[in-house]
Amino acid sequence: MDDRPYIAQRPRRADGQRNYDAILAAARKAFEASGSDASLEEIASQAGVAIGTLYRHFPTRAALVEATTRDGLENLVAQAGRLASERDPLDALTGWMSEAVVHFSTFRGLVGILTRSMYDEGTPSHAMCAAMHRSGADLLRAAQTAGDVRADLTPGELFDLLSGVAWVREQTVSRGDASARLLRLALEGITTRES
Amino acid sequence: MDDRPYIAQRPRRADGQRNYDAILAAARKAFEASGSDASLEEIASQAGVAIGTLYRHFPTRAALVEATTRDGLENLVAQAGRLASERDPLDALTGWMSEAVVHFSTFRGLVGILTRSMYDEGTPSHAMCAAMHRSGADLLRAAQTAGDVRADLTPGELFDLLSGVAWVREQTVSRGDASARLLRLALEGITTRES
DNA sequence: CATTCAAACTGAGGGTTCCTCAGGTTGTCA
DNA sequence: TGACAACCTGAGGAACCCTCAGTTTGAATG
Repeated sequence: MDDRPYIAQRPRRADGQRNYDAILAAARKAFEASGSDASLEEIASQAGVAIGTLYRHFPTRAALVEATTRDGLENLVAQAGRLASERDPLDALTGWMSEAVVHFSTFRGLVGILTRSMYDEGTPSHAMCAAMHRSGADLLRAAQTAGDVRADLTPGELFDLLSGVAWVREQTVSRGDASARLLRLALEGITTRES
Repeated sequence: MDDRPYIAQRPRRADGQRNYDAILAAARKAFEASGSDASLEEIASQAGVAIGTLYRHFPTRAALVEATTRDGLENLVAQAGRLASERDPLDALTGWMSEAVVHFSTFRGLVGILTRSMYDEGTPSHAMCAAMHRSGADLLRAAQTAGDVRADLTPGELFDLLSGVAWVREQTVSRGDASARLLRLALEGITTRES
């Protein structure tokens, strides 16, 4: 019995499930509008639920953020596999990086939470972040083996780069998004040959 | 009378001045310890002053942040002139950039405030940010004229780069500062020749 | 159905921080 | 030694956080 695979225990009762979903939807909207520090009481109210119910489903703000972004990040990990098999190593890496930047900056404050999770086990997003780390590292290693990316770049540095660019995007996305250009610049510092 | 040059009106009365300084010192300590969102009431209390007094001198949190960082940033602008006359253009630019990164990440949250100020007149730090922008742009132009930096890089992009690196430093400075390496990578994407 | 009870929900309430403002204090100038 | 502008104080309303005692309800069971 109870064979959930360690990943998530969603509510079982019908009303619980309904509320869980409503809260999640409200949270998505709120985070997108006001960043990761949107008011939780406002979210609960928008979901038509008392504040206690929100806390029942998501004991901490980080848990709620994790839930709202899980799908996107899962998708990102899946993309890594797809790209690796469909494109040449450098293309796969750069394509994945630009997707990663977009996902990391879904709303204001997310990159910060993700980078903290990356190194802090015990945070809700840690598992997902570790998975992403592996995906990125794989793509990086392939591109390095192919001789397209400098051999001395570590996965950690790759993520520093990604999160830096994502943070800039987070800030600038309102006034003309400059992240694509920024990422291209970063890539030039990383690749071994000119395009 | 009252010939202050538009830059700052410091309190005139002796007790006012004393409190102003005490608040500033407490704020520096608090920001460094807890980031830019440290409790203002705690700062006031540490300065031995009522909360109203803090608000009298610094009507907004941004104003307080600006005051605590003004010296450092003024110094940064001064450095730009010095470097420009003492070193070759590329050296001057790279040297200045690494100093800028350090200043931008004096405490958690600062880069965000500065980038917002950069484009939002009406914020307390805007004047200082604009001055920095000019300094950086001058150094950049010189390096570009010398053929050391790609000609298509705009000052705006330079600052995106700087703030991205500074943000990463802000996050990682506790567990081994990786910003020097990151900045070097960024520079390789920017310069026209290998070192 | 009726019963049962764990799961789920509610919202009052104590704590923190923000910021304002009416009223009291004090430095300074004449 | 006034006189007054500058300065200071801290109570208090508002927003948000999070907890928990008490209540409701979905669904399993007889």
